Amino acid sequence: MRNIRNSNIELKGHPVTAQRRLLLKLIRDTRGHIDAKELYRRASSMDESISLATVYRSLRLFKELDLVDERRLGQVRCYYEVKQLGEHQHLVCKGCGAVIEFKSSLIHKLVDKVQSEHGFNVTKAELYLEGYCKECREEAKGSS
Amino acid sequence: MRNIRNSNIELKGHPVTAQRRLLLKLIRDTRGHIDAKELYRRASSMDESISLATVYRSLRLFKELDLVDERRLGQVRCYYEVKQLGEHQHLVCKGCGAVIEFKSSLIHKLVDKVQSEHGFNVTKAELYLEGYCKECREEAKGSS
DNA sequence: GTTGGAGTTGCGAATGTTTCTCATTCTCAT
DNA sequence: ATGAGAATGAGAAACATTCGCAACTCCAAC
Repeated sequence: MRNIRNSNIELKGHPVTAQRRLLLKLIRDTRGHIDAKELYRRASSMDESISLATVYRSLRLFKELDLVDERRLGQVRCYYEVKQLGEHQHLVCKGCGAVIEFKSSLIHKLVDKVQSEHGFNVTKAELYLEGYCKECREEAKGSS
Repeated sequence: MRNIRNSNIELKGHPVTAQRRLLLKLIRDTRGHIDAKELYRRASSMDESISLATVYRSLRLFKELDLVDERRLGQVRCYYEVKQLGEHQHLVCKGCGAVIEFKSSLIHKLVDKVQSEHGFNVTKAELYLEGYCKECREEAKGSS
């Protein structure tokens, strides 16, 4: 099951370019999230002529093709991660910046309820929790 | 119970300036959300010398004093609304842009669970749902 | 009521992220 | 191999937000 030549299936007819192949690989080699700037940095070290505009264009394409998910985690910028099978949500520590992923079946229940109550067809559900992890809480206690 | 002169309580010792008074009033007169640009537009019509920087600075202060809530609703920019007693979440229609607020007790349950399971102290919980409202769904059906 | 100094303001410049433009280059069905 | 259409790199532009600083305000203390 070789994968050196391109499948062209993933990109649904969009030309498979070296840049897109590289960017998709870099995203998939990342555990967790990556933002456009960091992706650009990593891509540059493999192909120093790649442009930041291409990174953004590719991310938009991947998003449209449902290959990656885009999330805003606290800051202004966006973060990307490979599309996963199950939905999951994010818990961000304001102290150390750690991002923890978790799943909860309650989300489904909630979405179902909202759909029926408001006649909505919900296509995206993002729960963002922010706070302080155990370590950062203890640190704060100690220093104050 | 007159309120013409300033209480100075709300702003917790921060000087009460004409700009801050105006901006807070405008936010409170708004039903739902407003972004910095629109707030600036409305403020300008009352005080044409007010600066956009002041709008941003005031919003940051109000946020720190817990007078307003800041949310990102789909777009890049932030939206502000007066701090409300009960938490509520947002449901945005991708078709017409309508923003619907709703409450759900399931959120609390979910947050409690996450707190105990991950040893986190959760200080903020935002649920963002996106989809299509009944009207937009029917429109789409008709046109395709 | 005046005063002084900390805090605030307006302005324009700066930042940071994301998008656009356009000439050049690449991909892939034929 | 070829050509039409799509993608790319580079820099400019667009957008929201923040910064730096001189001038101005607020308000506690007199």
